[in-house]
Amino acid sequence: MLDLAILGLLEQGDLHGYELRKRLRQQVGLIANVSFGSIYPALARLEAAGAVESVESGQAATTNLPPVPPTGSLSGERAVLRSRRYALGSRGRRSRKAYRITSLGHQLFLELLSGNGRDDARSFGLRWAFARHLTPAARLALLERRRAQLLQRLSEMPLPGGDERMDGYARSVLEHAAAGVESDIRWLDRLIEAERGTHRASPRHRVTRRQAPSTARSSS
Amino acid sequence: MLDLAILGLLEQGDLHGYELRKRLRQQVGLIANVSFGSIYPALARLEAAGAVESVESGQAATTNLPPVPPTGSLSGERAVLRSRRYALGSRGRRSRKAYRITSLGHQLFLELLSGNGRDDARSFGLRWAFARHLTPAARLALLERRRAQLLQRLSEMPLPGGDERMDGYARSVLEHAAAGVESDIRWLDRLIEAERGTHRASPRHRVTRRQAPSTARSSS
DNA sequence: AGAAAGTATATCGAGTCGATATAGCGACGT
DNA sequence: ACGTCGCTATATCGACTCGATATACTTTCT
Repeated sequence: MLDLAILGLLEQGDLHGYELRKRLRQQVGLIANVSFGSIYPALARLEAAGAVESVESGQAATTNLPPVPPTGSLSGERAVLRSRRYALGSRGRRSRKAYRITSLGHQLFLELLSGNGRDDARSFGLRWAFARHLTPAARLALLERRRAQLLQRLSEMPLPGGDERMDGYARSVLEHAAAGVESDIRWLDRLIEAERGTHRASPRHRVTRRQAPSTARSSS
Repeated sequence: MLDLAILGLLEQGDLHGYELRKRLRQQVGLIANVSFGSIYPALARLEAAGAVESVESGQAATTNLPPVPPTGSLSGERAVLRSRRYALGSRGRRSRKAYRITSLGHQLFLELLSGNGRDDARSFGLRWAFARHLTPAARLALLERRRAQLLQRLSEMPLPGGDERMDGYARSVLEHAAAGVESDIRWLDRLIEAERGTHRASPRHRVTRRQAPSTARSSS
């Protein structure tokens, strides 16, 4: 499940483990708290499978380090030292192994994305976050499969008044959980409707690299 | 985390592994999909720690098997055989090892319940489901600790417009996740208010074994 | 100069999941 | 009378994830 997330992030540029973790935390809110104990084994696994290759990058694809930090006090000599270090081809930088996705990895990514592996909340959210890589038909299928699963789960949930062994506390947990599932289903219904709209608007089979349906947000 | 759930269920009667799993699925909706690969190691762990002991129970504490199944067709001879089998002290029943909680286990249960182990959504839901075993003060502390954590998490969440690399699909996942956290916080606020109500109503320190605050439900 | 904080890679044990193997047993059809 | 289907019940396996921890280099603060 982590493989899909890693491959999806590597689709948009080479990354090393540490940066990968940061992006996972901030771009994919569902997968917060991924630890290095998951990331590095996953990278090694993917590399062994030939899905990614390690590139010995001095600087990664995204260098967001400003050359002059805003300290502004007696930075004369320091700046000299620093610029000298930078000029040496970014030596002194710790050895950072960046990973690049291969064509086989891209293939695996699409497989994981549309394959019918078990999907819980996290797995579905992950897939949907990368839904732009799917065809409109596959997107609709994904949404409706998830909806059916949630409906199934809701029907299997015990109604809170059913069991006499439960007190109010246990009941409130159950009620809240059921409300969460219902909320998820309503969310999916909105997504399905929006998706149907774009689908009807462009009935071609080809995926015409367009931006996503934007779900009617008002705030900036 | 599963230990707490198991001990909590054993508090209200001896159970064997299979029944334990059924109860976990239906009484604690959050811990759905616990597999035997988790339950049996957990039971062995708890038994090794002296928190539970295995009792060789012919029939468990809850025998919900009706002596006459509603078949109603030529059950004459079969009923004889069946009643004879039952009369033999429920032999023929497969060897079912039931587990009973010990006093040390009860102590461990209270420790896990009020201890400050990391709590995600599942862990908190589990604790709250067993909140009747806590003092009113401990209940309030649990709720407010969880509320603070959710608020923290909400503040750390990336606002969906912040990152240019995200398309509408990734954004919609983030928005829904944030909405879920907000919904959880509102739920906690309702629980806190209800809890404060009962707390003020009985300002004693003693826990007076009363039913829970029932959260204003209208349906049966 | 030295402490503190941030960047980066790696490993370990414990816990969990999903699949699978195994058996006893009741119900059901033919 | 028989097989077999499905439910009850216990158990184990490999793969995966988490949280903690170790290490080490760089930058920034004091």
